[in-house]
Amino acid sequence: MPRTVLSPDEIDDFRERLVEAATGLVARRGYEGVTRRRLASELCCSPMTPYRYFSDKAEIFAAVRTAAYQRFTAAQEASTVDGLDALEGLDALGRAYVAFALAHPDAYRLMFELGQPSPDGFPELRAAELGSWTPLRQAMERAVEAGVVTGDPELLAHVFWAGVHGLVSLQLAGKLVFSRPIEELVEPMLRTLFLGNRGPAADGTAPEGEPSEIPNRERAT
Amino acid sequence: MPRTVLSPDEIDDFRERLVEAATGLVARRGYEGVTRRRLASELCCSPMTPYRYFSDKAEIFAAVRTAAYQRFTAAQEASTVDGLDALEGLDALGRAYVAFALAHPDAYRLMFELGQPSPDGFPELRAAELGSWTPLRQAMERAVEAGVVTGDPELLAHVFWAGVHGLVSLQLAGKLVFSRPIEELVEPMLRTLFLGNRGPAADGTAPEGEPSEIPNRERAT
DNA sequence: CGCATTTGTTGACAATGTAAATTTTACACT
DNA sequence: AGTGTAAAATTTACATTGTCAACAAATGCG
Repeated sequence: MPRTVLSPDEIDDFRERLVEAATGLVARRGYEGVTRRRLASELCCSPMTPYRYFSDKAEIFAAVRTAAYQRFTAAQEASTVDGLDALEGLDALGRAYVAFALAHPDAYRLMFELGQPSPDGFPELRAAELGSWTPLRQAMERAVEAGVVTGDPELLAHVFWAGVHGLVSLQLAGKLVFSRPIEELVEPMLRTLFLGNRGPAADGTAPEGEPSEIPNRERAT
Repeated sequence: MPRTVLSPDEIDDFRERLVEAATGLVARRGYEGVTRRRLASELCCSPMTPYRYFSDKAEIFAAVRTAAYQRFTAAQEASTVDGLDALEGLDALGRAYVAFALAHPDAYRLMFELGQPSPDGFPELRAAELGSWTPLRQAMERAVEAGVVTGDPELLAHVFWAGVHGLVSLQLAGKLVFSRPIEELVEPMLRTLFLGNRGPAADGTAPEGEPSEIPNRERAT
């Protein structure tokens, strides 16, 4: 029988401080700069101590990413202020999304970088990941109900998501060659997403009578 | 005076083989799996030999990325078949973009991953990067001239780019929770991009007839 | 108090990128 | 041909990483 066991509080406390330190290190020295030994020196403990609380580095990063998702989710939810109609809410959400990503590029990278290890085996991470996605889905369901956009909410949410994510992803990767600040891209992107999904019955502007000149191949390979 | 010097052809040959091997390694063992020693064993040379041809690992990856951009550019240009009008051309380009990204996820990651080292100091890489961007810009200029979309071509190209990039980026990162195959997202995305920019002004100026219910704040923080 | 069990530390190991030293190779000149 | 010198390639060495195993310290029940 165990004679001495760390209380859950102590464990959580240490894990939290470690995640905090790791997050700071990522922001300060980049993803590659997070070293177990550096981490230990920040926490004033020996390099192997974190192994008592995390089985390996993957688990550490899983915790860091989980925290990032939670903060991201909170930032999105904070954008939902009262008095906004469905369209304004969606717009505010999109801007909050972009603002968070630009303000915390490293956190965003941790969350959405291609090639991050999959959350398999980390249920908390998986849950946080899904959680960060629900504000948009909810806002989209509301928007569809209100009739400001038309279509399958799940599909629409993905399209919106991809739009804003693509923007910040390219920006953070330094790929944009746009001559003006990125804010002047966010506006057109959101406008595009709204106008492009207003749907046929929204206000009669784009009636079905016009089967759209949009290419509609499906059999083209 | 040098008694023996590698001919430029020999140098290029070796560099090419090395880039080839590195590309294969990235595809096979992932980005982190590219090791100088593994590279050497694939090339049947000693681990330090590549240092004669590349000053460090960053330069190796710069070459790998340059090659990837060139292939990507070629794939996009190949989508421009004759007999397509401006809209069809843009559509075909978008599909070619997605197809390439999905077919070569590692190459795409190398090109567009957030946090890849910047191309500073690698003019060839920078040029290849810019080159991969011109097919879209040209197609967009053509589309604007043809009147199928309206607005500043540079801005429109960025919006389109972000749209498709966002889609493949999320897909490759395994973030999509869409219940159906991604192809069923590409179609709506392209349709959204087209429909959302058909209007008389997508550059911030509100369309005349319809004062647009789209939120148009600018001073909101 | 005694001592088993937990907690934390130290040392060691393999693999990595890189630098310096060293060996091998091949051409130019006598 | 023979040789010397500079280029090309290899070998050796080192610092840093993540991880494992053995070790020391502390702690609370009997």
